[in-house]
Amino acid sequence: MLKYDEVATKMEAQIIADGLTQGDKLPKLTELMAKYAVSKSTIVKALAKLEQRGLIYQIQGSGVFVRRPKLDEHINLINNNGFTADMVKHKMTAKVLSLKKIAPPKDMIKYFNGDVKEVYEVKRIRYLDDQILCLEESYFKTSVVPFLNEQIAQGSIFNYVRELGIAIGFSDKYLNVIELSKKEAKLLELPEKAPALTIEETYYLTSGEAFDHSKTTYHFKNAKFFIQSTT
Amino acid sequence: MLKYDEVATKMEAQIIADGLTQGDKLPKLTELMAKYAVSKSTIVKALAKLEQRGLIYQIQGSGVFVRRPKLDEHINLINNNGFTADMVKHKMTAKVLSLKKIAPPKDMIKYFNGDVKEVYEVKRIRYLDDQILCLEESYFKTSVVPFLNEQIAQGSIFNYVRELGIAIGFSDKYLNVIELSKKEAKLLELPEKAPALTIEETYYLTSGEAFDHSKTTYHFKNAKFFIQSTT
DNA sequence: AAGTGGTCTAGACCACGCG
DNA sequence: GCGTGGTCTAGACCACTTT
Repeated sequence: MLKYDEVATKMEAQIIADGLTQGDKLPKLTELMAKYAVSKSTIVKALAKLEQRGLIYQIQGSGVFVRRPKLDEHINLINNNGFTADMVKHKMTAKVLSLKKIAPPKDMIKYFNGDVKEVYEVKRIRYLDDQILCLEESYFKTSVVPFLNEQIAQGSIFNYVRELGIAIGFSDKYLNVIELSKKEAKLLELPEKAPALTIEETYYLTSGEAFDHSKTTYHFKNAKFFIQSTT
Repeated sequence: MLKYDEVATKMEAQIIADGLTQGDKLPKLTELMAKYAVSKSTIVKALAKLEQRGLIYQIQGSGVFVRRPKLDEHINLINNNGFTADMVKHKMTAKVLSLKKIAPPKDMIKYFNGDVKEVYEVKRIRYLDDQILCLEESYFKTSVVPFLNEQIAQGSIFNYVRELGIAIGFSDKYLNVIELSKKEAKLLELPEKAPALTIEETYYLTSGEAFDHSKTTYHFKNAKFFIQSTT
């Protein structure tokens, strides 16, 4: 475990334990250095992590303050967690519509930079607290994810992938608003031409290799999103 | 000018000048240290900045590589502005529907944490390359932005605010998908009940004080969005 | 084993904010 | 002007990747 990560985790726990809210001030750097018994740079780096996560903001010459917006049921679009980790309080389930090992469709070859021979194609309906959340069509390289079955796909595929020891790095997401087709509408239990947000995303390993591409169509009444921007 | 910012800017310019694309490798750290005549830590910090902006990714023990997805006309929801060159191509204009100095509406008091006596209310239709992009209703604290007029509102209010020397810090954004009301539809030149993405956002100064709250309703055919997540 | 990036430290100095 | 956070450095050591 990295020292600054450890310190960041402890600080976050402390903030929650102390019940700090928007605008509350953290101890000064020298106190934090003493408390966690690390050098100034490590504290600075830990604070930078928390700032990036949107938990605090820092003002030079003044102090470090807590940032805590209301999050409710909003899906955080920045966490690379495929939202399962984010929604701890909520129950995420999925109904698997189909799961096959196939040769990659033409457009997948583009997303995977040509470097792909075989993929798992998974189509699911995902539920948040028993409400229909979204329709998802995803493709995983079998060279990275060698095995998948329906039982795994009923839970969080990303959690499963992480448990395999696969290190997920960064992602690109493209958002569009559309009118639902008849088929999509039926699956989401909405009328035809109802509005929907689609998010098309490519996930990369920490090595920079693309391994997952998916297109998700969200139920416009049950899905709300949140983005925290930092400086 | 901060050293690591300066180095980051120069590196970005170099990447563009060299025409590097996805997966291309940057020189090793020792070479970068020599080239920019700074210490290792400064190079590391500059690279961290570029990584956060989604321009590169780093692999321990291997190297630093360029990350360059296709951005087209997508609006970047994080403010990373990727490659500065990509943003220059487009023309942003606005038609001002109304601009008034008023007492803050009830819900604004909540967004501004009660700390507000008077606001500018601005309603605009914004255009991207002469296409209708969105409908925007925004509120600025007059204690922070003491003056606004129609001419300023026809351009970028944020650029104007920055030119006043006001330091914009972070923001919270909430996204929802809706069906357009008759009134909204007319302004966006779309049929009633057409789909739309709304983004409700609060902007804060670097001091942590909220100074702007706005609700934007995007034209579902003309607006596309992009998010780059990093590790 | 060699090479390359990542972490961590102590300490000097800088820049902002507040009284 | 004092206190606080931010930058920057040199160097030791660690961890991962490549050969």
